[in-house]
Amino acid sequence: MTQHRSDNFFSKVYALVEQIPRGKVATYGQIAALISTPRAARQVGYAMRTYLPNRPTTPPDHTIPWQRVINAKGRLSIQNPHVTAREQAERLRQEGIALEERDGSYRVDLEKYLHRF
DNA sequence: CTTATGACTTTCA
DNA sequence: CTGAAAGCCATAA
Repeated sequence: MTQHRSDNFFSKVYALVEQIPRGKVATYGQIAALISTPRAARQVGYAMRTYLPNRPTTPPDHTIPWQRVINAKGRLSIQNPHVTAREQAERLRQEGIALEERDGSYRVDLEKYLHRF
């Protein structure tokens, strides 16, 4: 059974994102590494983008805590016309995560909030 | 089949 | 600390 390593890539991403507990975050690179493709951090971002609103086809829509996935610098990388970084920040705050705001961008203290799988 | 496109990361200045 | 540049690689077209 030839399983190319990219088979189910998005599914694997979603499966891991679902595991991030409330009040914690994970990075794109961290997720990528966990599915044996440590250089595919960007593709993890693709998976998050694909699932968002206007994409009824993709899996468990509202069940996926996409807001908990951020970049390696602890910043929010979201770029979606329908969902802004501010909205993501708000969602995270509601989960008890403190965000430091600087010039319209937000930063999370990974030392505190990074989830260890 | 080939190209283009980036919710990224790391390195270096 | 910031930012540019290069590398990465699953999808979309």
